[in-house]
Amino acid sequence: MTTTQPRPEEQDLPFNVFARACPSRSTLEHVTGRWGALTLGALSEGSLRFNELRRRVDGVSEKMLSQTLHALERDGLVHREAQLTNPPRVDYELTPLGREVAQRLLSLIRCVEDSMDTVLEARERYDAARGAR
Amino acid sequence: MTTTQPRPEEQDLPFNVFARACPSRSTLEHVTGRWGALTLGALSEGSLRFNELRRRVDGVSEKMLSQTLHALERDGLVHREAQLTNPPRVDYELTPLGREVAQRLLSLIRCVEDSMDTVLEARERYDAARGAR
DNA sequence: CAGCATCCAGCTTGATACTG
DNA sequence: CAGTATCAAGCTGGATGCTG
Repeated sequence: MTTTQPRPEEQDLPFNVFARACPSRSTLEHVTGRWGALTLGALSEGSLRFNELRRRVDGVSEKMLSQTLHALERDGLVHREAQLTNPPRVDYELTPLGREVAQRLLSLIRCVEDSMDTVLEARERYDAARGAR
Repeated sequence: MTTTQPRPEEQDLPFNVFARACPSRSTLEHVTGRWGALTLGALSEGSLRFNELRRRVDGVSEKMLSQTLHALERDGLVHREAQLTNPPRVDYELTPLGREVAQRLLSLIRCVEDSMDTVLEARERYDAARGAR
């Protein structure tokens, strides 16, 4: 007997973000959420401690960072390394999977950053065309 | 005198998502937001009408889709083509910039989808370790 | 079909205070 | 330092009804 391969190309993936109930949607949200994206971006350059992260991700509150890190850790994208010293020291770093995800995310982020001149022009045109009416 | 180049490598980009006030942050949010990401993903395969989009992006409300499309159009990522017929017909399609962004976004989405087995395992481990305590 | 305007429940978020 | 707990406020987003 042969293995059951639905279609050689564009096979039905088991996980599909476009479906409401698919768990991949929540992971994507953790990754792309306001703080998730910036946290992964910051960690992509190396491991950081809690308050280092807080300073890097401008505007994040203690609570949100904590919450974000928990979600990313739970999804296996971030590894938490705690030293039971006094004062305590906790380092956060990307897992191998986290690095893969972060790399693609950074590619997107850089693409957006590099496009901002165009975006800003588009916004002006849009607003001008609207304000006129 | 020479031109003022801060550093040859890793120059200070004019736009930086990590800074609270940078406009690139809002664009990134439009792109990666729950509905923004799925809308760009859906449009990456070709132009779609309003209600086609609504069906593709499972779970999006009329209001949210409308709002999302406006934001993406304003940022110059989506082009809106309206035909003044009766009944009206409006097609949405990606701009060249939108296609660049969508491509990177899709790369991220596929990466997440393909990683879901690992993610789900990580979640189980995390929950097990927590539930025990 | 392709939307816009309004209302409002509830989730998200930020501020503050406290713990180990 | 590295968080957790709590609470008020505001924004998000869904439902509904209406327009061209």
